[in-house]
Amino acid sequence: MTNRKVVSFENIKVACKNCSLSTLCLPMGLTPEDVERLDSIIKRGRPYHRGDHLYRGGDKFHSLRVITSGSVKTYTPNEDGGEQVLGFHLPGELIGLDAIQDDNHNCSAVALETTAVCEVPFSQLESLSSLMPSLQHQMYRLLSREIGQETEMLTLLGKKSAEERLATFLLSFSERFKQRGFSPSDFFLSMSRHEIGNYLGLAVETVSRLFTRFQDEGLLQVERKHVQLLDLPRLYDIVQGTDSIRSNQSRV
Amino acid sequence: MTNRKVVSFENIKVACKNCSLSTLCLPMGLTPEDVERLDSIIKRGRPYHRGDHLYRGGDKFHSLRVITSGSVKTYTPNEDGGEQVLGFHLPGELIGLDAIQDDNHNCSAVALETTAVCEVPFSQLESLSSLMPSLQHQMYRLLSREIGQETEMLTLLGKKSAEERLATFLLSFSERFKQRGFSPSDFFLSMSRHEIGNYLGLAVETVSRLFTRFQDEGLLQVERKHVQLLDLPRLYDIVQGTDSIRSNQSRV
DNA sequence: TAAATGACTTGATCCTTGTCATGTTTTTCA
DNA sequence: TGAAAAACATGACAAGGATCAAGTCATTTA
Repeated sequence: MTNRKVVSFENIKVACKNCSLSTLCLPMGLTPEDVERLDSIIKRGRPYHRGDHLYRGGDKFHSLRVITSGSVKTYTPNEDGGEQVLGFHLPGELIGLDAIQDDNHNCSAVALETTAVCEVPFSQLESLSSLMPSLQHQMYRLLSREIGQETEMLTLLGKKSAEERLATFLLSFSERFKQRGFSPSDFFLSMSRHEIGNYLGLAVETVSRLFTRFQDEGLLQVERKHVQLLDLPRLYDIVQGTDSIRSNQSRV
Repeated sequence: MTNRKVVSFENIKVACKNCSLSTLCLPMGLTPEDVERLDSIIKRGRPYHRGDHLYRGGDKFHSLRVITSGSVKTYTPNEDGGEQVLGFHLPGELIGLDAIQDDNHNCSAVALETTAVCEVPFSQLESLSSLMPSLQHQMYRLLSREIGQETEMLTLLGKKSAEERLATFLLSFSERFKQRGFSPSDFFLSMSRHEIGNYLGLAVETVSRLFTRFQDEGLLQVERKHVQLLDLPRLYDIVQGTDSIRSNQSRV
């Protein structure tokens, strides 16, 4: 089932070599010829709409996916029917890495808004990476980076207070938007308060109260999904738990 | 700096093909010849003693390490001087995967007791994996599995109560000991209460109280580091938050 | 356009778990 | 071997954040 014919114009438009996301998606080290070969196995499908699933837990795994526009939430159902949000993914980010282990998707991925993705058939990527040491190296680094990011999240959830969590969350988006050439201090969040809370291990009410409090303290301006960060340095202080005003004792 | 000559007897004794851990360490799919080639790049060093570091955060990365006996704690220092425990590792488990991303160790690893490891020079492993598709495949799966495991931990820290965390912790060891041919219900924990608490995002006192409570309720018998799990089914109930007695309302 | 539904906010209260304090036991090491 | 230092246990108390309840605002749908 190939989409290449159907969306050939799309293919040209978003070919890897012209893609503005290439520095994120192929972070360094591939020669133009390598990019060409990689490009040849990538499929671009029609965009997903808000609420559409890219895949669901239990689906057979065959492709990694790179978000090219929009945003995606990954989550797993947990025992008691609820869900655990695992991450929010922006253009240039790769999802599905956790599915390699057993050829099955262990989590679900859903579009938070209109979203386009590139699909990278994994078995072909694997074959190609055998032939291209630089691609293989890239893949190892990419997987390793994912591990490192999850580790950071562990620290966040294990030890940080509610406000440290929300500040970290906001600055993560700030940095990621900045990397992509957007404003680091004025952006829209595509997920609900409920999803933020779920992701950060907090109740919706706590998230809501924190937004209000941060606003009252002049740290940010928030209007529904529209966030403007007004005092980045202070937010960074909060993240490190060294904010002078609100906490003077160190955490364990 | 090779250790092969010095510890040649050790080499013979623990050669991969004879190693009882091979099913864990090389989970399937390698031919005997492949194992032979892999074996040829692996170094075995002298054992580490309790408190010795295998590596520290910031060290240059060159080798993955497989624990062959003993146990290891990985941790990162966090902002305020304390540490965040990232994991406890048993024989057959691989550590250092997070260091591939930038050729530096981002965390530290310390022996919790007398511990032996195999070192696998990563650049050689990488070259070898280019030549051996099955090894490459194995590596991808391994990295992916690590991601999956961290994801589970995220759910634990994000949503679970103190007792669910400790029960999960105990059952994780139960299962891992069982896999290694030891009793799943009678074992020694090599780490302190403090380290358990740090890992689970709980205060030492909470861990201590929970051990006492679990014992009072007949779930286990504990004497310092010696733990005997007396009611595995009930512990599994607790993990799933479905234990009928202690909690009847579902968690968010 | 109105009604209904869902998202968000805010307040009051409760509970789990962290913090502090103290005592006991074990381990370490001079 | 004995003293010092960890490790562990337990009680009292406090606080951060969850839960419950109610109301406002936005968005969807009839």
